[in-house]
Amino acid sequence: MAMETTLEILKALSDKNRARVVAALRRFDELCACQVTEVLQVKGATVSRHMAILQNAGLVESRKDGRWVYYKLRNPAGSEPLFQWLEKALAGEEIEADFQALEKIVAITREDLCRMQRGEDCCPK
Amino acid sequence: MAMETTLEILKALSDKNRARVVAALRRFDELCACQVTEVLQVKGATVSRHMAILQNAGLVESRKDGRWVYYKLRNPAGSEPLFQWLEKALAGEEIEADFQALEKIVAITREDLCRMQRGEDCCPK
DNA sequence: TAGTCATTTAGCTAATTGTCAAATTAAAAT
DNA sequence: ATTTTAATTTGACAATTAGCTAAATGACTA
Repeated sequence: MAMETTLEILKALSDKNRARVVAALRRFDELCACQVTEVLQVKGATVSRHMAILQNAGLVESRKDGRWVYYKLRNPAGSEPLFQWLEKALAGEEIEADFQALEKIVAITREDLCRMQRGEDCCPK
Repeated sequence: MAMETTLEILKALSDKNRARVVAALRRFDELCACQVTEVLQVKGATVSRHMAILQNAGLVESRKDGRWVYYKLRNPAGSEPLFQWLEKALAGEEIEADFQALEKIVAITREDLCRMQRGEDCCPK
């Protein structure tokens, strides 16, 4: 692997939000942009940029389905040891909290999630 | 391991010069600041900063001997898989060139090396 | 003790990065 | 077709970072 590629991978993983996304994708296999937005609690534009960085580093691939974009991990050759180390190293309360939040997030439909994100109420009183 | 620590390690490794130092230290066990300066071809102040970052990340430890400072790797718990991945991922012409340069660098005494670095001639004509 | 020298620290500039707001694109729904 | 909506791109801004020079520190040496 070229040195630049290696450095790009390390740089991609060295941001807190991106590390959280990678941890989330290892547990939840595939997530759409709006779900990532919900876990990280940052603007969609920010998510988009972070995902682009992860994709450029070859760590993530995306799939478009209708108006949603789904992301999943893409194991570059020989990267499994790195991911395993990362998973162990990241394990802790913060990631556990993300996982719990994600359990709820994936439990509701994309439609409802997106409605919530733009401030509407799911269950009008 | 705390998430911050993990991110600090990744960030420390994601710089080209610091990655080169780590690769060098895996092969050459212990190097002094002036030897690192010579391989990287940057100013001593810059080396000092990079080494401080590696030390803060817990990846390197230093030992002072007289006016020289020696650095060596310090395997934080569970970091061996990371180092192994890094070593494989970095392998290539650039690192190989560093190793060849280092063979020559470690072959001469620190005194001669430092003399060379401040522009004096080793072998007066 | 005074001088020399390797390393570190401080102050600076230029480049990079993370975030958001606004504009744009692409897909759905009416 | 027109409007709405999810996602991306672009531009702006603050914060961080790598590198330099110059000055300070700490340690040998004459």
